[in-house]
Amino acid sequence: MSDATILKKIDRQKSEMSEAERKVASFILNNAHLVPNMTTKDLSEKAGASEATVIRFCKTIGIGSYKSFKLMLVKELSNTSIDVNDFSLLQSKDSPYELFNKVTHVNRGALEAAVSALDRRELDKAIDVFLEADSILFYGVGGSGAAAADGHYKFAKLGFRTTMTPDFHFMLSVAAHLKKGDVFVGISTSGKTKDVLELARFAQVRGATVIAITNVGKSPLYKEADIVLGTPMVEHENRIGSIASKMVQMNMIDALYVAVFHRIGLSLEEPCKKAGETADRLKR
Amino acid sequence: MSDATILKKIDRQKSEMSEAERKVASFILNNAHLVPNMTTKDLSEKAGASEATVIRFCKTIGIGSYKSFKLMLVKELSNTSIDVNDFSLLQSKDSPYELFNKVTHVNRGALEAAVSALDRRELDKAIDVFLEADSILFYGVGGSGAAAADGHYKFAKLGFRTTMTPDFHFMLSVAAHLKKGDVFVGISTSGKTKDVLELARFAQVRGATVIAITNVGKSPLYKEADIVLGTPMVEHENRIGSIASKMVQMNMIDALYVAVFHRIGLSLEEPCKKAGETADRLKR
DNA sequence: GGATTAAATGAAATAAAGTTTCTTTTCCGC
DNA sequence: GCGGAAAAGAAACTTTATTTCATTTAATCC
Repeated sequence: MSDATILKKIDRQKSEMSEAERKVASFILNNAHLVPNMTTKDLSEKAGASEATVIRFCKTIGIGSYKSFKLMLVKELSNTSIDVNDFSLLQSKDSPYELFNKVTHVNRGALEAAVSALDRRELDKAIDVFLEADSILFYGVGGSGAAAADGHYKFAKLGFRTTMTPDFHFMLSVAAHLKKGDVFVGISTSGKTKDVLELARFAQVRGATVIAITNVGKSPLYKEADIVLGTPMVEHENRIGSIASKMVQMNMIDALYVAVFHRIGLSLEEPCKKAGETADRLKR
Repeated sequence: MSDATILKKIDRQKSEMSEAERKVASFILNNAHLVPNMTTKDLSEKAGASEATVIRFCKTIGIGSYKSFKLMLVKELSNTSIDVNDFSLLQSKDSPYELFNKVTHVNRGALEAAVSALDRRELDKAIDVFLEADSILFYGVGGSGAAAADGHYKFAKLGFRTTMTPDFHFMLSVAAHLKKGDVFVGISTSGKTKDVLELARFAQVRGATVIAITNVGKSPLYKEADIVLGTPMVEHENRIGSIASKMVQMNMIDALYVAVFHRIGLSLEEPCKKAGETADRLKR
């Protein structure tokens, strides 16, 4: 049932693409099975565009690199892949259980796509920055607030000085004290949320490093941040809002946490163990 | 286990390979899902062999190039399911990117397992109860706080009277006003968290329906709740704490939200649409 | 038992592919 | 027509895959 997720997406987005990108899209739609064995050069020649356009095309459809795009395409063509955009959700007379399965399916698909959206070098940079950070601000509102709060929680557990509240004005006050070496993590699916953007800019002016967790592609936050941790573009039923994007954001926070933990882990073990005994006793 | 043709082939040929190639084979067999995102360099380092050996390995198993090998592997892997307990996480010299992949993989696996942990009748019951609920309390602490907060947020969006704060004493005060027909949603992975258990019991005494989102199995919460939405037991690196359990909890909240939305959806559309215009304008 | 050859391996060189940057072009609003 | 923004390609650059070559290891034969 769920064949052709990326292809579908390409078809849908095609009309909004620039001319050169649309040429690439057309070729792919007509010759999908050939693409996994083609290089950017091949594809650019066949489509009648430049190699750079091929790369741009990938970002436009929300995938981090041409390589990732090929991987996803192969998965899809081998035809059991998950349809991230399979939001036929709210349609018919679905039972709760069926809905549960669909939701789970969509969330799984989003995580699958998450790997393709991330640039490993950006991640490396992010971890380095975290390790040097004196204090960290997480900020996200609405659906992205959950990920921000989770980041706050997790990094606090690691011993960082970290702050997060959904209150814009409060955050503004805190951000005013940011300095070089500090980190501001802005989380926004679309990258267009005004509050997040403004705070990010402010943090940047103050000299802090801005890390964005946002969709690959035409996200303003994507362009302005110092370091971008890309999330895949997941279509959403506009009546529900995107439920899957929260998953990939949380997943990113998990990864940041694990990676940072991994690097400072040893030095943490002792104090943690000692605290652990007391903590266990206090835990209710 | 699914019939993995290349992997099987590798396993079969392994005994006849040279030492270095066998190392490569072993790594691939143990970490197949990571390989498509690895370069020859990555793989050679992880396997403890040279890049040249990786290429030779591909030829040995009868595949012309490393790239082709990866393509075939992806095709094959897209048909196999994930091992939830594959927590080879935090192994020595993992790069952030590798950790990201592993984390993502584990989270995906957890979601995959989530389907089998849930009893559909319990879910049906839960939805019915929500639809009749006068007010809803969500409660979870620590890692489970995120899911509780998300439930709070989502059901508020649906127009429910809902409350959630991690403050036990505050919740106690609120729970004192619960009555028959109200709902208390307790979230705890282990089901042993004292605060959650006590609050759940209190809510039950007050006549509210207690819904638990907790691990299937030896969870006290599981036994005492009126309705249990089971989550799968996911092994966790005890040094990290379970990161995946949060995912399945959130997924459950998503499903509840979508299912409830689905049932009351039509009646909501009008007010939502009207509010939507104003809301869009206000959104920053 | 030492010389000889073949197989196995990794280091380094090379080739190919992917990505970024910079410049040019095109188009739009003034 | 001019200034600025968006789009596109050419070229520079980086990364990745592959080949070549030198070294090691182990077995084989006088």
